[in-house]
Amino acid sequence: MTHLFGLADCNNFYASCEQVFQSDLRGKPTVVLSNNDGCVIALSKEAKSLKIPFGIPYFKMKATPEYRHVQVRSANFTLYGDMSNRVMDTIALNVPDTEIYSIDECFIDYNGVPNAEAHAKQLSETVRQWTGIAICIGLGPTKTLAKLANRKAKKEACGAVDVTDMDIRNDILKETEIGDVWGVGRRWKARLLLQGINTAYDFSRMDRRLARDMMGVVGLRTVDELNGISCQDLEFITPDKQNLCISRSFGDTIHTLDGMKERIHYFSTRATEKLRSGGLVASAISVFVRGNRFRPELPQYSNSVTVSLDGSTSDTGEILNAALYGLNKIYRPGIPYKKAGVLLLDLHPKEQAPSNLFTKSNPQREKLMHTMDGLNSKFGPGAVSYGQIPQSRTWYMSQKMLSNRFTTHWRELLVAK
DNA sequence: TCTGGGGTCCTAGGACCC
DNA sequence: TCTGGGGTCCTAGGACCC
Repeated sequence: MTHLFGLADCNNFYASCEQVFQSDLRGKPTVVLSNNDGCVIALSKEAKSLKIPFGIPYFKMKATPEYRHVQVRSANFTLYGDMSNRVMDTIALNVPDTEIYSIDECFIDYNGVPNAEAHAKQLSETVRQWTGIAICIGLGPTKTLAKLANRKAKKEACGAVDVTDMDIRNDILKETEIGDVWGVGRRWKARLLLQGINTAYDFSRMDRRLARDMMGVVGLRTVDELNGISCQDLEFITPDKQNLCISRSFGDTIHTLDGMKERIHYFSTRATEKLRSGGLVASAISVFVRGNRFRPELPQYSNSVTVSLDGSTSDTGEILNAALYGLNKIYRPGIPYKKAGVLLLDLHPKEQAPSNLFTKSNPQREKLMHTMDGLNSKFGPGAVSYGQIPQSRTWYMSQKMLSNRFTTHWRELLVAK
């Protein structure tokens, strides 16, 4: 049976979110910066046409005269998350089923939908009207081909493209560079080019055994998918998360154990909140620290350690102790630290967590955690915290150009005049 | 002065077992 | 000339994604 997959993808998502709520940004080149206002992670179409490179450090962009009039915003993930929900809800209302793939993309089950391409075009229009966000939809018999069709739709700015038809498909395969195929990153691109494989079409014609030998089952799957053989179904049930990571580069540099403790304390606390909000427990935690890899003249050091927890837990106190124990193990004096983080590992839903002798339930502590989570979500992260708290969070992020949280905080809602 | 954060999957190789 | 031969589990590292 042949399938029909759709892939809906928001155009320039973060930049579009900023432009939707700030009319003065519309039509102007606009970029969004990463945490700490470090580098450019999203560009509006006007910014793209100025050829601002994705990922350029902000200080470099600022120093470039041609970019001086570019509008700049700090990443506002609260806003983007909320807009994402609106877009996804709108799509889900109009199609049989969806699989949310990332903050700005979802796969669509288009099996059995008559005139799917026309339907998809109409859907992209509906999303634009309801949310203000422009999307494009690609359609094809596999996820990889739907991705390919989506690129084409974006390029043509036409709402939707279907590559089910073989002639249309082959044309698009031939005009798609190998590095633009979903699943082919920088490394494989280089190796495939050496083999004389320059386009998606060349890749689809590649010998299956060679693909398997060179790139493993993942590469083989991609070749098959380019040929219309579906190897990846829609996943309607989100698989349980296995790891959870909170990490940051610092706005400043840390030289002391106390300074690092402060940050690890913060990361662990945020991580356990996330853990509990997903109804999960962890059985181990990794802590990592790193110097400044962009300054090779400074002493370099990078290390990590994994600490087992006593059974599976989501208790902030236990996880915090393990994290600080780990930090003590790997901390070396004399290093200017620039980045650190924690990973919670081996996650399971609380009910089905593997239990052992150490597993214990303590309703009072659970209630305490619940209360703290509530206060922190209401008043902002770190409003109440566990144990001795770091004095300030000014180090946490520099976000000098943050827009308002137009959709989720009533003090910042837009006022109609 | 200033360079993101959060994930997944696969594979190779070592430790250990019988 | 070399040499056991399977299994399992774990970890590190490489590749990719947005």
